[in-house]
Amino acid sequence: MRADARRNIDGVLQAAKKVFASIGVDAPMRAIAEAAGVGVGTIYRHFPQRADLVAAVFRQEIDACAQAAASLSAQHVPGVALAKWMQRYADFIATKRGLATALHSGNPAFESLPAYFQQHLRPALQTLLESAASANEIRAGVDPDDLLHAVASLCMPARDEDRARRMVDLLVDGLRYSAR
Amino acid sequence: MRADARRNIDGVLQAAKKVFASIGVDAPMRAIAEAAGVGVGTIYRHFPQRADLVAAVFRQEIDACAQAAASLSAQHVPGVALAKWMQRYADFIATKRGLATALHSGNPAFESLPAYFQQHLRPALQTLLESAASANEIRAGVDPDDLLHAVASLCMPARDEDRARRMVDLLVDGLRYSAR
DNA sequence: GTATTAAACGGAAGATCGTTCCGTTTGTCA
DNA sequence: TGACAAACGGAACGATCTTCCGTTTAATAC
Repeated sequence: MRADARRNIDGVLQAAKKVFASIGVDAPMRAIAEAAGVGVGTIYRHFPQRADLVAAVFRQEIDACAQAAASLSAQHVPGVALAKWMQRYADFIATKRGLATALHSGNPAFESLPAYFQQHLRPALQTLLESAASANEIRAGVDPDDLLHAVASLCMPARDEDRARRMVDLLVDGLRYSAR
Repeated sequence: MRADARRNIDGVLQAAKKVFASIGVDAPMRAIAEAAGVGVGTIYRHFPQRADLVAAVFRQEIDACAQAAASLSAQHVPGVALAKWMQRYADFIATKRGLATALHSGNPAFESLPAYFQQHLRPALQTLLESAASANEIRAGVDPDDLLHAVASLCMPARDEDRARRMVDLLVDGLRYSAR
């Protein structure tokens, strides 16, 4: 790969991250191109569709979030590292207005994101949980996916109609259970 | 109001509901106009902005959901009516992909929707809850808003960063609490 | 250092969508 | 039945995403 191409890809990703954060993921391509100091054609050369750029930025931020786990572990007691990372993760999810909509848009560019999400964040959280459990700072046996989903559900629409149905049934059963 | 205007408003709302359900709320105006058998100008006469049409369709569906409570109450034992209505409500929320995004878009056309939502659905659910509680089919003292929010949270992004933060802290405290 | 070439670049042009505008049609009422 | 205000339809406008292609440039061989 040519050096200028590599430079431009990095510049576009960096610019897109900033523009998405300030204007939103619907920001015009021209705005991103201008912020990156390139033409729109250059962006489309590397990211054939707008969605590909959005997905790439997401992936980059997922990576950053996963990597934060290691540095937090190095700087804090396990329980504190876990708590701080959970907030870091919550912040990441909270700023991703439009992520949920994107995931449900049916656009193939986003299909691989959920898997990427789990493959990178699950191990990070699992390590944090195990460290904290070993130090007796939290209970053992907590499923990292449960936590990821619990926090994400604060920000993301249900992606599974059956699961939504089951949870509603559960709520109603819960109401029934305590009837005097 | 002229008869043709009334007819066209109804036709547009009905057509928009169908088109939104199949294509999504981002469906082109032209598609809605064609489905309703009118020109785009006619739609814009009654709904100055695209968002106004979307909001009107939402309101119509909220009305339908609220009215379903009465007919379910008439046909079933209170506990069953409550369960069925909760599923009806969950279905309504689940099909509203894009509602959450719209509510957070800052568009003034959507500002009154949350209030409309509560004013119509809260009384409906409250009646169902009270009937079921009177029949000893569920516990008493359940807040209808809690239930509406609990179910809606399965499908809607967090609208309050502080609340999200508090809930994450709660989760982490919960983990700490049972440490042996 | 220079010539060659394949890759990358930029931005104009094409396609699509929300919205506006205005000439035409139609319902209503005196 | 005539007049007119209201409503209608769809072409036109502006903005946006995406494509296309002539131009530029980095990498390589000599």
